[in-house]
Amino acid sequence: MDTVSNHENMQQCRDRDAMAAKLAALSHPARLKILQHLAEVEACCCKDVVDRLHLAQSTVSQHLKVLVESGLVRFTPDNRRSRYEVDGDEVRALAESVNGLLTSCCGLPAGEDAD
Amino acid sequence: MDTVSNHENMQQCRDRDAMAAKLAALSHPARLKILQHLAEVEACCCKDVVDRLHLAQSTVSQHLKVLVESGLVRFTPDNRRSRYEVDGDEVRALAESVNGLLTSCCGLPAGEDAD
DNA sequence: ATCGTATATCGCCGATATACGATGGATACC
DNA sequence: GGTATCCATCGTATATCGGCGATATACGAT
Repeated sequence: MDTVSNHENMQQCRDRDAMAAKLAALSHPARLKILQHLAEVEACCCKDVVDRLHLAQSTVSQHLKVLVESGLVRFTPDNRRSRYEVDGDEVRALAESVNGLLTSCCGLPAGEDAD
Repeated sequence: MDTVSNHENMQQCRDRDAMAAKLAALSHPARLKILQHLAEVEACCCKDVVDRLHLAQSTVSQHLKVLVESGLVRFTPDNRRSRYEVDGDEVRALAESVNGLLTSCCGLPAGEDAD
């Protein structure tokens, strides 16, 4: 079983890793708040976020970095201010993935397919 | 701003904390895998999971505990074997919450309005 | 050139997460 | 009784996280 069906397993594994990584980026209240704020204001710089959260600038910068590295937030190094904005496509894709996984975990009255 | 709208802020804050906590429970590949397995087999004991993941029994037990504490998995101390099963209501509720939040964050595909 | 602002990064720490083996309790089976 | 199995928990080691202050960098304004 370790020998044959490795392709699918590997792929599933990667998917899980990828999803887990993105969920990890969302698993902190501050980052959820930042994401919501970014969505509300379209795009903003680091200081805007600092002014809204009760966190040091360095901490906010870290959280923003985590969000950017997760791919859910896009970063444009504007001249002086930075520009952070939600990556709608990424977020939408994640929403679908999460929805799919969770739905397959809770619904599925009877005969189901699973991935 | 600190004086008036505290109720909503507190509530939002709690919601965020709660969601972040549940997402944290899902932010590990092993736990995602466990959740999927639990969904597939309806319910199972710890050893079943151990046999399927390449992890020590104690580690699996820990992951199961995290899932149970998050509320997404229910635990019934059967006589000898433990019984773990997905809590469909909880998972469904989380799916809705996540979907709501992410959808409100990703620009809403075809220009509909948020909540 | 100097100052002020905005930002990222570094160094540090306490806290938490992850993994394992070992232990002991409970239950089943002989 | 004795033995095997299942499981949770403890102890331990390591890695990562989350937060902050301090510092470096970049740039506009004076």
